[in-house]
Amino acid sequence: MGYTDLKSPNVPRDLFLGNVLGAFSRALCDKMDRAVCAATGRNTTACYAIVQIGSEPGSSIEVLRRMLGLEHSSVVRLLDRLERANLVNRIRGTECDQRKVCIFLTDDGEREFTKILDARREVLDRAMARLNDADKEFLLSLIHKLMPEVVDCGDDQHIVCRLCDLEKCPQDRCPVNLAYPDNMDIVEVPFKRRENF
Amino acid sequence: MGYTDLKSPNVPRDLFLGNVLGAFSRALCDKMDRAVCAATGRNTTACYAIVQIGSEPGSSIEVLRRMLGLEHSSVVRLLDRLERANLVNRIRGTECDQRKVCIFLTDDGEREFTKILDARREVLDRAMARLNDADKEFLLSLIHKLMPEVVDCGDDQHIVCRLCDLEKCPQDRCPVNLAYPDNMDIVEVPFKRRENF
DNA sequence: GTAGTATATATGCAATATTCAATTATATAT
DNA sequence: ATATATAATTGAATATTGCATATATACTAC
Repeated sequence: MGYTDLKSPNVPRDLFLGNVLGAFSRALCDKMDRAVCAATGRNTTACYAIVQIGSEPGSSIEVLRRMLGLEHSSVVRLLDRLERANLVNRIRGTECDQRKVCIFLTDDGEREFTKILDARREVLDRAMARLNDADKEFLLSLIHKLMPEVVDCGDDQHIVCRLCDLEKCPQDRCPVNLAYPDNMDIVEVPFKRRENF
Repeated sequence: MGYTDLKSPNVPRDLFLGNVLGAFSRALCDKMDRAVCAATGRNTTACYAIVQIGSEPGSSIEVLRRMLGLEHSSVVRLLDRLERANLVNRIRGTECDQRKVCIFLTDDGEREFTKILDARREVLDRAMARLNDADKEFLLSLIHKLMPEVVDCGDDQHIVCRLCDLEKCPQDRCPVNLAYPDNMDIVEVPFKRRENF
């Protein structure tokens, strides 16, 4: 059944494809979230934070805020919890700025970090299991076309990578970066988790 | 830059593609979520509920629970809030089961429903704007290969469609359904939103 | 070098969403 | 007729989050 077969007037082609693409993305995100939560027994916010801290040890709270899409104070509270669970360490002050806090994973935290990335990779590997090499090549080229319209310049650039295995992500080929190759200034895009009802 | 060019040992091809696919899905979901929240001033849970009730008027709380991945009692509270906001009506009892509650959108609710689907469609249309017909056809075939490994049998089948414009989704062509064509019995798959820390 | 402003972090407080356990009413099966 | 299962609800407890505010440090202008 080809895409162009869908010509019925009550089922506009693009709307159908949009539904499918939206549902697939949703399914994949759900599955990754569930996998990492199950692997660690923690919630998604904690998992995202552990990944970010593990990927960029010494991150400040401000950097984390951007990655997680939370208020600054919420990140402070999140770190309180992670510290209490013995997963992260705060170290006050850098050589150039005494206000900043550098955040690192403890050994326990490193173990969680590995568990999270493994769980995520397993989901992605399984998802792509039926693709052959040609499929994979085409998928990558499709994402290169899709990504620029989906990632806004600003905090978005960081947030979307919040579960990425950054060590394995060559920055110069990452579609997120390629969408904004000239490293333009970061525009703040607030991302609210909670809205008043 | 083709997919098969990525042969460097420290950047395994599939891991990179997995990162990219994961980040893209994340970006798209974030963008849809943000769009529908901005369009309504409500949170994601409320938006998902409005879509489901609008798509299947008369749904019971149990059906909603499955679609939203919440506890039954959480859905009750959610409906309390939506009812207070004058978006839904509860009608007690069906002809065959007096225990059930049928949930409908009010006129205000219908307006929100439309706003949500419009906002979502705009995001998806924009995302696909750079694709030509051949791209679209290939994308659909790719998703057909990807979906079965991503959607588990059970509640998942319902949850992933939680923002779909179901009226525009021909059930017999939906990749989610095609992954489970024989309509097997639904297996309960609990989906925890909150985990203890 | 001092004053004023901006930035980074932290804390008090309140609101919200969510779960768990228990309750009530109806339906189904033995 | 009784026991069991299902559907919805309610009360109590908790976690997460945001807003407003406070404090310490850095930067800038004069």
